[in-house]
Amino acid sequence: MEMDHRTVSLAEQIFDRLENEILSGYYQRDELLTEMKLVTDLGVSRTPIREALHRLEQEHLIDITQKGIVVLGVTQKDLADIFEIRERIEGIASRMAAERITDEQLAQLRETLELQEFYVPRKDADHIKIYDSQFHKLIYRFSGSSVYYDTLMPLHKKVQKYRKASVENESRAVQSAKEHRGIFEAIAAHDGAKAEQYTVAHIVNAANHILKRGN
Amino acid sequence: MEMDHRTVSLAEQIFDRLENEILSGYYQRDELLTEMKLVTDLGVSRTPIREALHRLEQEHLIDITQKGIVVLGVTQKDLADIFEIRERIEGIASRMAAERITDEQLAQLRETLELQEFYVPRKDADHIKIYDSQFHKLIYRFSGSSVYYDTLMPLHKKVQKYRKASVENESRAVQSAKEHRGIFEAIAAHDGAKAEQYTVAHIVNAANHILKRGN
DNA sequence: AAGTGTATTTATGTATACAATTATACTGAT
DNA sequence: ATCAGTATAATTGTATACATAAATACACTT
Repeated sequence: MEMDHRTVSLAEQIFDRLENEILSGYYQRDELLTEMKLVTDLGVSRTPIREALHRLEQEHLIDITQKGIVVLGVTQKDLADIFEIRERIEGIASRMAAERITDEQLAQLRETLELQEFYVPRKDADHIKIYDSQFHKLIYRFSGSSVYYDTLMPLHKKVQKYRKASVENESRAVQSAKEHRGIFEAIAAHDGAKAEQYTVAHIVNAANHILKRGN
Repeated sequence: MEMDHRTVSLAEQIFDRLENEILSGYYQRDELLTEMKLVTDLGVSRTPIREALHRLEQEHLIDITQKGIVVLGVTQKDLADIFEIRERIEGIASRMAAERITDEQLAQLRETLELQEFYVPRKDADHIKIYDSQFHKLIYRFSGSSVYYDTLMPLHKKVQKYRKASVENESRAVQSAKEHRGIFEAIAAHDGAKAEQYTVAHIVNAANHILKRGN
């Protein structure tokens, strides 16, 4: 499912790339870009770049002004708000997923979890982050609700920059994988209440770990 | 604040117009559009139209395919999910607003409420809807959190099509204005707990009224 | 030296021409 | 009649030229 063999448009590639560069902190807050700078850097015309920029603007990751493109990114305060919201609704998405997930989707979720568990003892932070992130994304999708997906995905993505320290902390990485395992088993057993409960606890733990650090 | 004397770009005007036409139900679900049809209908070039369409696609209101542009809109199931989420987080936004709102912002909120109260006995559904909607939007903004604003605004906007019947029902319109008044007084008194409580109750009532109708 | 008005530069906004992909219609064979 | 293959048409994707508006630099006045 969603194998995406189709060719992805330049605009989408650029959007993904710029979004990642902003969320990862490569572009600093208040940094000023211009379309022409991106044209020369990326080697494509303004059209797909503009499309990507407008999508980023809609996510409030940049602000397009007459002076140029101002990088906004995600602040520490944003982060607190994000976790407050996720604590309240991400559990519901897990419950919905537990109640309606198919065997095929379950297999996909299991594989993602096992990949995360594979990389944790190997301390491969990059891969851990990828599969940790994908685990949440799959649950959003398997909730079957595009409203929940559209609401949670942007919130989840925006934590990215701050998740780095989290996955590089070994004890937290181990604990996080265990929590994912618990959520997965609850979903696999189609136990909605338990899936919800474990998910909320997981978000609370992640929030405690990430927010504690200050900035 | 946000008087917007500046000229608005064509792309933004078209986005607002198309978004409204989809959310109001003017364009039916599964209806097929093309860029060229919009070019001839709206009398502008493809560029601003494409920008608007890409923003609509990001909000999942349309799907852009090779066959053309498929209108998605908002389903009854979406609506149930939307109210479930709003019940859980919109109260927090009200509490935040109560705790930090300025006198100037308060005056703005009061004026919006009084306009709603002005039009309710006159049974002017269009105006009631505008100020009802603006009341919620202002609270999102005055929460001071762009995360809450960005999360709640799209959810709120998507109820639009279904709110029509609501504001045209006189008893519900009267009741809704009363509930807004209660929320406003709590915010004006900087009573966060009460603002949160009243807001949650208001969302629950709105959900009961709108979801009850089926579709 | 400070401020104002103006010219210039630089940025995004828009229109249009061209490319590439995909859906569709049509023709022919079985 | 049905299906496969192919040609055609219609669609979105991309590049570029032009328009417009704002920020900046600079000269001039006081």
